[in-house]
This record gives sequence, structure tokens and C-alpha cells, in this order.
Amino acid sequence: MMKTNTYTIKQIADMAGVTTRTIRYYDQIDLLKPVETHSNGYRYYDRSSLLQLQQIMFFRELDLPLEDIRSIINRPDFDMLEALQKHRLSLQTQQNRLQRLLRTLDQTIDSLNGTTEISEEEYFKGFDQSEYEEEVRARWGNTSYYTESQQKWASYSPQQQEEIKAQGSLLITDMVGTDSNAKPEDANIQQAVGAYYDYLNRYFYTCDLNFFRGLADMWVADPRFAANYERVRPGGAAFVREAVHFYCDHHA
Amino acid sequence: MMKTNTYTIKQIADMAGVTTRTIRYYDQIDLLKPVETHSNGYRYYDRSSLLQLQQIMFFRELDLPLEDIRSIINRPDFDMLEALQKHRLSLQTQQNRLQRLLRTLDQTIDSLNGTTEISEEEYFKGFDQSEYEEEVRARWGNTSYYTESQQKWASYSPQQQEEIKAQGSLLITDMVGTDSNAKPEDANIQQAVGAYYDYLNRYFYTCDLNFFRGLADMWVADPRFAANYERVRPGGAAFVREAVHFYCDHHA
DNA sequence: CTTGACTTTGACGTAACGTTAAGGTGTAAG
DNA sequence: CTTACACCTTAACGTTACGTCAAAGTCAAG
Repeated sequence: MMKTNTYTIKQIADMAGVTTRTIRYYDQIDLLKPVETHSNGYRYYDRSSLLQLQQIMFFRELDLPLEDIRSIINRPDFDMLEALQKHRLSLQTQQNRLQRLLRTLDQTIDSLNGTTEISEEEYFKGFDQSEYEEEVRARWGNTSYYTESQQKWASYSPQQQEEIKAQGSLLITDMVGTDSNAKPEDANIQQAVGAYYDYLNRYFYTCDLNFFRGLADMWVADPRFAANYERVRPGGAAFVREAVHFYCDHHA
Repeated sequence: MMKTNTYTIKQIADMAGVTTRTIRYYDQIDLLKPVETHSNGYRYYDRSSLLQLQQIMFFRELDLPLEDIRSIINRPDFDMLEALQKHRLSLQTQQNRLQRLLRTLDQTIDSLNGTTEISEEEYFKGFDQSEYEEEVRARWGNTSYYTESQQKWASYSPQQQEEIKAQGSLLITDMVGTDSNAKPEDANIQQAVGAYYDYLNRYFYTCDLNFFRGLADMWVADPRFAANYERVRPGGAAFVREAVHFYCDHHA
């Protein structure tokens, strides 16, 4: 009754390793039409349909959008080479992005584990030569601070840089304090905050109170930094943020 | 009139570098609620909202689904480390996949350029040691041929392998023929097809007519292989497919 | 009082299907 | 002949994280 070289929707779907829904969808978007539709509505396909389907699967496995695949399949004069090259670029871009995400993610996990520490100095250092340049540019590039930034950091010798970083660590510890009952507005805390603010301006980048405030937000929002403060004292990150905000509010 | 530490939706959106639509969406899915909704329906946010938003942005930049972010943000007892590690795995998987896609894509582009040639022998060789193993497994692994496959290929010396490949090339050329007026069912073509079928069975893998038919489909569906046949003669791929189909139909 | 920038809700569109739901069809067995 | 069961159909909503109108209300300045 049924011709041997004619397939039902399930048969062709199974042969290609997809679901019938996929086949119906391809029919719907005119990517793969049945060779015949019976009077009862049943779709029927043949060997050449299977071939087309396999071609589609090949390109779909490469993540080409079905729209592009339709162009490749239906229009013989279509420049397949160009389409694939463009697609290659897109995949490459995705891969670079994933690479970056994985690095950031690893740093974050390491921070949470207490394995490594990320220093703000390393993060920002002279923007243009920081290993985080892309990230910093994305996060701070639209602020005026980015372009204003002096590459002071690069002008220091490695020895000087070490000293400056050590000094920064001390100041940070001072800001967090050791007393879990202390309040962010306490005089000694505020003094430490002021000292850190001066420190940033002297040795690092020109920043104003708004930038400083944004920095403190980042120390909490970014787990890589937050972990640094949490290690000093649980709740340290939020505490420093409050302290910096208080400082900024009262030095407008 | 408006408190200075209160922000409208646009203000907070601009500060975080997103659109107001995003903020409204986060409100809708209960990810970031306004601190206050005025009687006229206006949403108002404050500094802590901005902080939360920045935290959200941090994780969103890592491609974490908003659902997961909500868990991280709202539930302090949530195991952030575990969530990030799981996410890392997912990113890693994506990256591996992209890597594979890029390789296949490069091969395809090279084939179209005529730069390199992909040989079926290399593609299938003893399955388990093929550089295409993953791909082959995905495409043919659900057939019985995959498990049936003997690792004959690996048992040959490199010299023998070269000879066998050369022989295969000749047979392929015979199948395609040189006469653009030839028909797939011509006797000499059919003889060449039969010779190739025997060749596959003798030197390579145990295959039956159905597998052979599927192979011919692949030669057309996969541009990397199709290019090989197109180089012999334009339309060569489709021609060979027809010839093999005819052969299979008449040797059932 | 008008203008223009801003706000609101509502609703559709995105990509490629997965997943019911409700009902028709084909075939083999009892 | 009926029944069971596997298969087919269309229709329609769900997915993710918003973009993009549309229609209408609100606010501050000139």
C-alpha cells in the first residue's frame, strides 16, 4: 500500500535522530516540506527529504541559524563560503568571551575558597596594561574616570609597587577594623577611610568621592573583592561600604 | 522635594548601564524590587538597590541564569560556591563544544576552498582512534554499524594504509566518472560502485547496503565530503549518490 | 499653558523547538 | 466487528531575558 521509498514523519525523524516536532516545525517555516500531503493531512517524505534533512542537521550542528541554513539549501547561488566564514567569526567571538568568563569565574571561586587574593591595584593598574583591561573597560569605561586615569602605577618601580600595595593592605585592614561591635561612623574608622582615600589619590588614580563610593560598592558587589574583606572579618565588606558611604556623605 | 539618595528608574538604569526595561523586568520577576512605589506608580530606588543591581550584573556577566542569581542574592545560606562550580562546568562544556564546532567549520571551509581534503578512511578509521570519534559517534553511534565495526584499519601498517587510501581514491574517481553525460545506472558506473562496496568490506569496516546508502547520503549532506566529489566533476556528489542508491536498490 | 522628558501598564516578538491537549487514522488481534 | 494501540493532525502555551512599540498619565521648566 505504502511505497517503500516513502516515509512517514516518525520514520524520517527517527532516521535523522530528531523528533517529529522538529520535522513539523521545519515544514512550518518552509525549511523542509513533505513531498506529499495525503488527503488525511499526513505528511510523507522520501529519500531526498532525508538527504535534505541531513544537510540541515549538518549545518545546525554548527549552530547556524535555520534562517541561514535555508539560504544555503534553497539558493544554489548563495555564497556558502562567505556565510560559513561569517559564522566562524561569530563562533570565535563566543569562544573568546567564554574564555574570559571562565577566567573571571575561576578567580571568583578561588577568592571564595581563600586560595588567592585579587588586589584592587592589580585590577586597575594603569587601565591600559591591566590583565583585566577588558573587564575594567566594560565596567568603568563609560565613566569619565577611565579616560582621566593617569598611568601613575606604571611609573613606579616594581619595588615601589610592592611597598604601595603593602601600604594599601594595611589601610584596608584599618578600615575594616577588628571590633565587630564598631560602627561605620566611628571616628577611627572614618579616619582610616580618609587615609585610604588620600592613598588612592596620591599613589594611584585621580578619583573623587563619587568614584570612591562606586569602588566601595564594587567591593561588595564583586565576590572576588568581597572575599578579601570577609576574610578580615565576617561582614567586613558591607561594613567598609557603609563606612565609605558615610565618609562620602560627610565630605561633600 | 525628591530625596537625593533616591533614584528614578532611569537614573538607576543609567548608573548600572542597563535599560529601564531590564529594571522593570527584574521587578516583575521579583529579582529587584523598588524600595518604594509612589502612589502614581513610579518606582523609586536607593543606593542599596544600586548595589544589588551591581551584584546581579556581576553574575549575569558570567551568564548565570537570573533564576540562579536570585537564589544567590536572596538566600544568604545558599551555597554560592557550589552554584559557581556547577556553572563553571557548564561553561567548560560549552567551550569544548565550540572548540569542536570551530574545527569542523574550519575543515568545511578548507574543503570548499580546495585547500585540504578529508578522506573517509581518516574519518572512520577504527572509530575509537579517529580524531573524529566524537563526531562519528554522534552521527553513527546509534546505528549498529558503530559497535559492529572492526578495527581493521588499525591493524594495517602505515604503508598499507597509504596504499589502501590510494586505491580508494581511484575507485571514487571511477564512481564519479568523467563523462558529464553519463547516467548513474550506466554499467561501468555501477561496476565501479560495486568495486567500492567490495573495497569497503574488504579493507575497512563491515557494512551492508543500508549503511552504504547512508554513506552516500553523507557524501552529499556533508560539504566536507561533497567538496571531494565536486572537485572530480561538478555535480559529482549528487551523481555518486544516485549511483549508489541505484546499486543498493538492485542488490537487495 | 505648553513642551518635552519621563513614567506607567500591556502586549507582541525573539529561536527552535518541548510539551500537553483534544481529536482523527491505520492496523493487527480477539 | 470491535477494540486496543500506535501513530497522525492542528492548536496553543512555555521557554530566556529582555527589545520594541503603543497608549496614556506625570513632572519640571519656560
